[in-house]
Amino acid sequence: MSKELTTRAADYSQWYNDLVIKGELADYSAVRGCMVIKPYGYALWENMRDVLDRMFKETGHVNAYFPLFVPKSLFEAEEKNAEGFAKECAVVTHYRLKNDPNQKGKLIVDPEAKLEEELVIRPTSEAIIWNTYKGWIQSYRDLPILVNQWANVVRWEMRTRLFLRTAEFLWQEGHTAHATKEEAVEETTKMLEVYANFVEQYMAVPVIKGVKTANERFAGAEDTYCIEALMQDGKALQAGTSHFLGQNFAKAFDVQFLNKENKQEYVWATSWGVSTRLIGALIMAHSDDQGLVMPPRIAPLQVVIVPIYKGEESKPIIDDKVAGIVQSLKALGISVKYDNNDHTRPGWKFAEYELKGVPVRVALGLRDIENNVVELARRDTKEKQSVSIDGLATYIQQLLEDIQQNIFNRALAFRNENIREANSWDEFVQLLDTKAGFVSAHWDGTSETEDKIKEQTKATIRCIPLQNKLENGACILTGKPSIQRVLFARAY
RNA sequence: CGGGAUGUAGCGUAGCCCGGUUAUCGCGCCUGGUUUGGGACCAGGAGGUCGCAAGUUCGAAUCUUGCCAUCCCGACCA
Repeated sequence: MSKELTTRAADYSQWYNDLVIKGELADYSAVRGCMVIKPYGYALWENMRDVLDRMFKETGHVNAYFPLFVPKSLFEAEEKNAEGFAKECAVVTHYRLKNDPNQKGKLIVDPEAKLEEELVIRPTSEAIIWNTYKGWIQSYRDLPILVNQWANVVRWEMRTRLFLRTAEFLWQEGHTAHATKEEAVEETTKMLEVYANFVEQYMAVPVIKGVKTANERFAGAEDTYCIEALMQDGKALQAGTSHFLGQNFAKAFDVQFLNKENKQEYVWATSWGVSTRLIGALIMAHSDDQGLVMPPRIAPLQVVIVPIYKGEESKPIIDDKVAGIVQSLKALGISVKYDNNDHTRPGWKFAEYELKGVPVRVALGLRDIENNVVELARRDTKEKQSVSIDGLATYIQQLLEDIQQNIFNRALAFRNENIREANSWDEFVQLLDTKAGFVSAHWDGTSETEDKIKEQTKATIRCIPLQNKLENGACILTGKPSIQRVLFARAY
């Protein structure tokens, strides 16, 4: 199999597609805008999902499952939310097919089987969930409700890209209900922290936590908190969002509770989600021209062992030595594959596992066994070293941690180098055009100005960073007074 | 959805302008053998609705129309 990769410099988009497809994470499907997530890619998602799921449970959440279909009348109940998603909804209108009387072997939609009410395929589940919560909540004693759902959603996007924007994608969506505004706001920021911790500590992608401006806010939210990451091409990527929904959905679905003072009040809500898009972030944050670079903590495979045979008689000797190494790695909870497939030679395997981003490669032949060593190669730096077989598993365990740290530090350094302050319009435009990355600048706080800046530069306000330092200044476009800088960037 | 490009075996391609026997080449794949420290070699072999559909024609990969898909640039978006 010829697996030449496009380089980042030659064509960044093509490089990304090559990694996804040749790295066997996903493939195009027969359905427009939808992808097949292949076993290697799905194993990565499972690892991400498992860690997140554990973090959600540690913060008191439980999982549930709600229907894929949302009756149109429920969907339209929260006006802003409905409006925001209306343009990208897939809708089920019929429930039956029948044989085409004019063409043998063909099916047509049975016009007799039109649904009384159309069903919207969920682009997000607030509507169906809040309609359900109405029946769950009577008293303050029923609150809070801390539910998460792992699901697929459909958003009929005009232009799709593997993992970054597909018509159907996998995600989790948390939907919580609270008795007070304070508690709901606290939940919103708590989950933002969970996301930031996950993305930084497990995916090794540094993020900036912030709040969205009104323009970029989730449809139906009072406030949208987000984590923003920077990709190697200098574009920003929204990696996760946590929304404070106020009482909007409670009012739309009439969800009230009786408080301690025996008074009816509307419930306060949050929702938060991350999706398979995170895989796109991971790819673009760490990978290089040789292929993917998987962060050890969530890598589908952490260690691969490649034997270097010399004649038939060497095989049992090497296989036997490797068996012990595999056992000691597994005992430490390290995932390992011994690739003694004899159809491909070592050089081919080296390239293949580099493409797939396996963090550590172990190679050994008779020469090494005589010296009681193996050759260790780390994916992040491509450095090779000879390491003693005694204590190898422990050494690799530490090496995996080093790699995890190293790729995070590398991404962090890149991110920090690419946040620049602009103090004039000319400087602002020049930075966007020549440097990419985030530009920190003053803004007068109005949607009109934000729109104009977007129109002229294609840059949007990614977020107003949390714990932003206050600083008097003048808006980059209008010169009106501003109390803080916000982060602009061109984004995915 | 608007503009541009592309579509020939799993992948990359020649042929198309100027229609004419059995659609070119490389990689990969299968069988056997030799091999194995950075994408091995020899011999033999399999694999094609030329993106799909209609039309023009004695005859279409090639000409015409429609559709589909992918990529790039916009608008929209997690």
